[in-house]
Parts: sequence; C-alpha cells; structure tokens
Amino acid sequence: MPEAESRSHPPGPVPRLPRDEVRRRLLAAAGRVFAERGYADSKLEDIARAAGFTKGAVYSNFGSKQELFAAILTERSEAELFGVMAGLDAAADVPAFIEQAARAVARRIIDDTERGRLGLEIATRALHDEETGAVVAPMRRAQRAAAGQAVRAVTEHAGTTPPVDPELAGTILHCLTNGLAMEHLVDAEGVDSDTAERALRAVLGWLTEEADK
Amino acid sequence: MPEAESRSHPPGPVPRLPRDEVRRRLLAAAGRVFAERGYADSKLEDIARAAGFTKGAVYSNFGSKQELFAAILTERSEAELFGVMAGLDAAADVPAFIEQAARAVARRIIDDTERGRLGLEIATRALHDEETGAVVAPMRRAQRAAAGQAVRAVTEHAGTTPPVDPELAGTILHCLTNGLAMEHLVDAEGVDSDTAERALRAVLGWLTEEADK
DNA sequence: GGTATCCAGTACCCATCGGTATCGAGATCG
DNA sequence: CGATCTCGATACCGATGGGTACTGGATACC
Repeated sequence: MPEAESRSHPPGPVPRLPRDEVRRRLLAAAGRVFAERGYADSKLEDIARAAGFTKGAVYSNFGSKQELFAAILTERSEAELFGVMAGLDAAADVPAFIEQAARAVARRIIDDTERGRLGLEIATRALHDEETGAVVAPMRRAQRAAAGQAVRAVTEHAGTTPPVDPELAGTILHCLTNGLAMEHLVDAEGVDSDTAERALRAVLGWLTEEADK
Repeated sequence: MPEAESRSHPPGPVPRLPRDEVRRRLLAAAGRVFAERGYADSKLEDIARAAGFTKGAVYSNFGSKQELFAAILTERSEAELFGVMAGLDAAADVPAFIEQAARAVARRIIDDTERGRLGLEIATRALHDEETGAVVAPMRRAQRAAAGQAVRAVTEHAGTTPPVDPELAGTILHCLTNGLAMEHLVDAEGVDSDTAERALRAVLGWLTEEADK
C-alpha cells in the first residue's frame, strides 16, 4: 500500500512530492475508484485518500470531479490504440497471428477488469454528458478503424479475399470484443477466458479466411 | 401528453386511478427517465412528475429508489426473451430467415434507444450492486442460450454443420448484438442502421452456413 | 537569509434529494 | 349515511458530498 514518508517525525522538514507525481497518483487512484464504485458513487475524498492525499490535492490539480474523469478518459484513450497494435506485427503466418491475437485480446478482457469497468462507466457517461460523448465517439471510431486495418493487413499479406469488407470487419471485431468484455463483467463464470478466446478465434478466423462464395 | 381530468373544476368529486394503473405509469415514466438521465441523476420527484404524480405515489408503490429500478429490471427482462423468439419461427428457408432476423435486430438496436440505454444502465448497476448482478447474470445467460438455440434450430432445419458449436454461436451473437447497440449509442452516425444490419447478416450467415473444413 | 510563491491540508458552506410523518380526499363497508 | 380504511399529496428532515476560502509549511528566487 502507499506508505511513503513514514519514519514518524525525525523533525527535519518533510520534502514535497513533485507536482507531476501527485497528479499521476491521483489519476491512478481515481481510475481504480471510478472503476470500482462508478462515477456517481465515487467520492472525491475517497479518491484523494486512496492516492494518499486529501481533497485539496484534487482541486489543486483538477478543476472539478468532471474534469478529473475527463483527464482519465484522455489518458487511457492514448494507451488504447497502442495496445491493439502491439499484438499485431509480431506473427508471421495467418493462423499463428489469429491464435496470438485471440489470446491477447481475451486475456485483456478477463484479466484487466479495471479497463472493462472504466470502459462501461465511460460509455454510460458519454450518453448523459455531451462533452464526454464528443470525446468518446471519435475514439471508438478510431478503434474500429484500427481493427479494420488489421484485418486488411492480414488478408492482404495472405492474399485472401475476406467475406466482408475490412471496415465492416473492424466494426464486427470491435463490437464483439466490447460485448464480450461487458458480458464477462456481468457474468464472469458464464463468459470466461476460454469462451472469449474461442469466440474471438472463430470470428477472427472467419474474417481472414478466403470467402467461399 | 398525459392530460387527463382537466375540465377545470366541475366540482363533482374527482375519481381515483386504479392502483395498478398508477404503478404502470410510474414504471413507464421511471423507464424513460432512468434511460435518459441514468440512475444516479434521476430524481424520484422527476420520475413521479413525469408520470403525473408526486413522490408520495412512488413511496406508496415502491419501497425505495433501488426497488423501483429493480421492478423495471424484472418487468423488462420478461419482455426480452419473447422478443427474440418472435422473429424466429416466421420464415421458411434459411436465407430468408437470416435476412429477416438481421433486419429485426438491427431495427431494435437503432429505433428503441430506451432499451439500449436502460440495458447499459442496468449492466453498469449490476457491477456495483450485488443484488442487481444476481438478477442480471442469469438473465443474460438465458439470452445467450436462446440465441444458441436459434442457431441450432436453423442449422438442424437446413441440415448444415455450423462452423462453431451453437452455444458459442449464441454467445457470439449476443455479445455482438450488445456491442453494436452500445456502439450505436455512443456513436450513432458511425454505427447506423445499415451497418448494424450488414454486420448481423454477415455473422448470422457465417454461423448458419456449412462449415468448409 | 529573507521574501514571494506555490500548493496541499483544513474547515466550512449549502444545495440536493432520498426518505419519513402526516394529512385529507375518496373508496369501501355495514 | 356514518365509520373506517386506502393511498397519494404535502411538508419536512438530515445526511451527503461537491465546491470554496483560508492556512501554513515548503520551495524558489534574489
């Protein structure tokens, strides 16, 4: 846990944390708390405490609860696209790629629950808050496009003609992934790691194989 | 709109609405408001007003805000499975069935936004409220199973061997549908009626065609 | 070393809203 | 036609928690 400058009181002046570090810790704690309790039930006091500070630190670094949430949103959105690309270009042949991609995505769905929970919270908030929605919509669009590009790259590399055009394939993959993640959150044992992986492998395989017209 | 017993004051005694009707109107209004504003931002006063009553009516018919929400949940969950089944047994041959099913589901995703919004709200709440989760998880499981049964019925009827087993097919369809619905809510123009329909038609077609091993 | 500035801590404010107590009109019963 | 009961309306309570004003110690600057 975040014990830091304990050592009781050797009465030398206690140094101060760099501002960036305070901000980072607040952001990390906010991510955890928002994911755990949801936006409305997350108290700023709790978030500050979880980061080892008080509400004062929050208002010193963020203008409002809303703004803190938005900061998380933009922070995480960047890490997002890289994550998809990471699993992309490591494999050589198509079946190995599919195997690897399915496993990686399934693992992320199952293991990183904070990610999924935050995603749901963000989507929910995007519905009720116009400003959030304006940020989220293009972000999702980029994710769908990235998935589509991945399909295009694989099929071009393999010289196959996929059963649907890559753009639609990206949408299918993206929505399936999100749907699986949501389903896992709601019914963890009903949709476990193996189920998610098999589902992704099957769809991924279908989307990259030669269409039999 | 809900104008009813206007006619100013012809001073005869004003009759009283049947209790069931009060409950129905409250439930309907609550569904609208919860879907529109989300659980936390929905004030009981607003819900009551939207139904043409006051908070007193709410607490006379429901024990708490939580309980009102739960009542909606159970009410809607029943209408759910019938809706899936309805489009099922009308068509004769497989291609026509797929065409029809894809269109019906896509239309529900696009047109009935209250349904989608409530679904998201319910999922979010299921994460944070154990009791809600205990209701939602089996409900989702039943929906996946129903979708799986539909695939099984179609392929058996057509005598084909599907590329994945029906249970997994049900999960894929259910998660894709939910994912598409969520995506439409977040980015309505990015995932429109046509996109959803094409995605569903493609996946439905793949899942019911003969597997080319 | 003295002074100005920064920034998180502390104490407080107050709007909000779920929940409760009570009332009174109208239904129900004898 | 009273007596009683039902149930939604009204008025109110009190906790909660986002936001603000101010404090004081540490840092930066001269």
